[in-house]
Amino acid sequence: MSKGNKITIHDISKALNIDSSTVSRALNNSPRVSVKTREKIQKKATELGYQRNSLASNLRTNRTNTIGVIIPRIARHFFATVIAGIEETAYEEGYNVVICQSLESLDREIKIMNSLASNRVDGILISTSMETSKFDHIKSYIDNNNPVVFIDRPSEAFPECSNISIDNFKASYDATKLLIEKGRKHIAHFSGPQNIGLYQERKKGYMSALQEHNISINKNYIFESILSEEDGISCAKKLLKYPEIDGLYSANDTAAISAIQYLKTKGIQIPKQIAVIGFNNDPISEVIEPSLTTIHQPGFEMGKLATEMLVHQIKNKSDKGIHHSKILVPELIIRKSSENE
Amino acid sequence: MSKGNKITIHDISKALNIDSSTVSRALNNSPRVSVKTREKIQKKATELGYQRNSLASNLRTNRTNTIGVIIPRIARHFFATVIAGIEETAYEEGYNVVICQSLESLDREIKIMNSLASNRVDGILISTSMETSKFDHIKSYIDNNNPVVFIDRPSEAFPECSNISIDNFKASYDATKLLIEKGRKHIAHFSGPQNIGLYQERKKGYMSALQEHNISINKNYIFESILSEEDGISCAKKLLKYPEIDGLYSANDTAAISAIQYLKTKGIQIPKQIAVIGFNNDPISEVIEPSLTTIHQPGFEMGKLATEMLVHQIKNKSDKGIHHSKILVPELIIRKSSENE
DNA sequence: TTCAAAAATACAATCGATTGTATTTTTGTT
DNA sequence: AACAAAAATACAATCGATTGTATTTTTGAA
Repeated sequence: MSKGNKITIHDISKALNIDSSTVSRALNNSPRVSVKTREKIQKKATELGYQRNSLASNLRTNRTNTIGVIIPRIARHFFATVIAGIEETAYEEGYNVVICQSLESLDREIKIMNSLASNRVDGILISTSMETSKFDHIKSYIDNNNPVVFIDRPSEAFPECSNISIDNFKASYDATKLLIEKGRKHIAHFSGPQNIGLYQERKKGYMSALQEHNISINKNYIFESILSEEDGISCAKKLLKYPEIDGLYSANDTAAISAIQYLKTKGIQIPKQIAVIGFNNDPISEVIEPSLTTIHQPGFEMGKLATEMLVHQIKNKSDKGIHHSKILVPELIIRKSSENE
Repeated sequence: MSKGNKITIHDISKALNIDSSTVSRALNNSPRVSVKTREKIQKKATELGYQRNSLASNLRTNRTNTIGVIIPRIARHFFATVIAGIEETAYEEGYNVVICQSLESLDREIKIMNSLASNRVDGILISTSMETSKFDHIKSYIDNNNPVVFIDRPSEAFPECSNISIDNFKASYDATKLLIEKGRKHIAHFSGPQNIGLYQERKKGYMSALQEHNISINKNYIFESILSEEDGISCAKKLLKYPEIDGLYSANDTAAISAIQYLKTKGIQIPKQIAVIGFNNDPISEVIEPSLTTIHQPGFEMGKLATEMLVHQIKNKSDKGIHHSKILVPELIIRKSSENE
C-alpha cells in the first residue's frame, strides 16, 4: 500500500471478481453498468485509495483534456490577467491548463512546444517571444493538425490561424492625439522591437496621429529598445538632449515609469514640462506620482476569447480551415501624467 | 501525415525493417544499438517527423520528469520570484514544471492535487491556500509515498515533511524594533489570517518587540484581515480612530500601500505622522511616495532550495523519512516611509 | 413455461514506448 | 577453419485504462 504501488482498476477487479472493463465503465459512470455494481465498485475504489492513472487513460483515448499555454512571462500584469481569463474558461469547459513561460527566449519557446506536443496537449495558446522570428516549431505543430490560437502577438506567418489581439494602431493614435490636444508640440516615443508587429503598429499609430495633426515626425524623437526598466532610464537620458520635448508616449508602462522617476530626479516636472502616456495599465501606473495615463488592454477577456476559440477548434477539428480572429479595442485611461492641471 | 496520425516508433520500425525495440533504444541513444543503425533510425525519424509520445513513455517507465507546483497566485511578486527559482533549478536537473494556482481556494487546491497526482508528476511543491485547514488531500498524497516540499507556508500537520520558509518572527521583530528605535511609541499592526502560521509569527514578532522595549500591547492597535487592497483602506480608516498612533507595521505590502494612499488623501503625512513598514518588497513599494520600508523575502533562493530538496527526495525515495528543512533570513529594506528625515 | 429482447458483464485487442531475455551476427583468437 | 565471447538485433511481455464485440444473465410478454 504505502510502498508506492498504486492501485489500478485490475486490483479492484480482482478484489471484487469483476472484470476490469466493467470496473473502468463503473468508474466512468457508464450506463452499461448496473447501479448496484457501480456502487460496489466505487466504494471499493475509495476504500483502496484508487486514483486513476491519466497517463494510461490519455494514451488510450488520445486526448488529455489539457490546454498548453506559452507566454513570455507570467509575472507581467497583462499576461497574468490573460491567464486568469484562460483558466476561467478552460475550467468551465473541463480542461486543465499548463502554463509555461518562454522568458522571451526562442530557444525556450521551442523546447516548451516540443514538451507540450510530446505530452499531447489538446491545443496550444501562444504569445510568441520577442526573439521569435523563425516559426518552424509552430508550423510543424500546426501542420500536424494541432489547434493553435495566437494571443496578443498575432503571427503574419500563419494568416490561416485564429488569433486574438487588440488594435494597437488605434490605441497609439488616440494616446498621441490626446497629447496633441493638450497642446504638446514635441512628442517623443519609446518604441519596442520592430520585429514584433505590435510595436510596429504602436509606432505607426503615433506617427499617424502626428501627421494628421500636421506635426512633422522627428526621427530623433523615437527611441527604440526592449522597453525594460533600464531602457526607460537610458532613453530618458537621451531624450533630455532635446529640451523642446514636452510629451512622451511610451509603448509600455515599465519604461514610462522608470523614465518618469529618472526625469523627476533631474528636476523635470511631470506632466508640466513633459506629459507622459504609457501602455498596459500596470498596477504601478496607478500608484506612481503623478499617476500614469495609460492604455488598458482587456487581458481577461482576451484570455477567455482565445480559450473559447481554441476549445472550439479542439472540438471541431474538421473546420480548422476557418479563420476566427478578433481584434479588441483597448481603453485609454486618463490619469494625471497627461493632464495640464 | 497531416491527417493528425502521429508517427510512432512502429512506423519507423516498418519503414526500415528494424524491430521497434531497437528503434526505441536508438532514439534513446542506447549503447546497445550500433552507431550505423542508430544514425539510420534517427535520420528516418526526423524525416517522418517523429515525435515521442511521452504519455506512453511515462506510463511504461512510471516517471514523468515533471514537478507539480501549487501556489496561491502566480501574479504575486513573491510567488513569481519563487517560480523563477523553481524553474531554474528544475531546468538544470532536467525536470519539467507544471505551475498551478489555487487562488487561495481549498476546493481548487484539492482539485489541482488530484489532477497532478493522476498525471503522475514525480513530486509536488506546495504553498497552501489561506483556506487550507484540512489536509486530507495532502496527507493521502504523502501517504502514497510521493515527495512533497512545502514552501513559505510550512504545515504543522506534516512535521516529517521538508519545508523551506523564512524566519517571520525575526523579520517582524526587526521591523517593529526599527520603528521603536525611530521613536515611535504607538505602533499599529495589520495582521493576516491567524489560521496561517506565518501570520501568527509576524504578529508574535511584533508583540515581542514591543514587550522587550517595555511598550504595552494594545489589542486595539492590531487589525486583522486578509490584507487585500480594500482591507488596507478599511483598516486605515479604523486606525484613524486612534490619533496617537504614529507607526504601522503591516504584514504585507499590499495593505500597507493602499493604507498609505488612503492616509495621504486624509492629509496624514507619511512618515512624519505615521511611519510605515510593509512586508514582501513588492515592486510598487519602491515607486510609491514615500518609498516603502519593507521586508525582502529571498523568493528566488527559496524556489531553488525547495526544488533541490524535492529532486533529492525524488531520486532517493528510500530516505524519505529524513527531515530536511531550511529557514532563511529575510532582509529589512529601509526606505523613506520609516525614516524621520 | 418459453423465449426473444434487453441489460449486464466478460473477453480481448489496443494505445506507444520500454526492457528483460533470447537469438542471431560479428569479432578475434588459436 | 573452428569456436567462444562479444556485439547487435529480435521477441515478447508490460505499463493501466478504454472500448468494440461476444457472452451470459435478467426481464417480461405471450
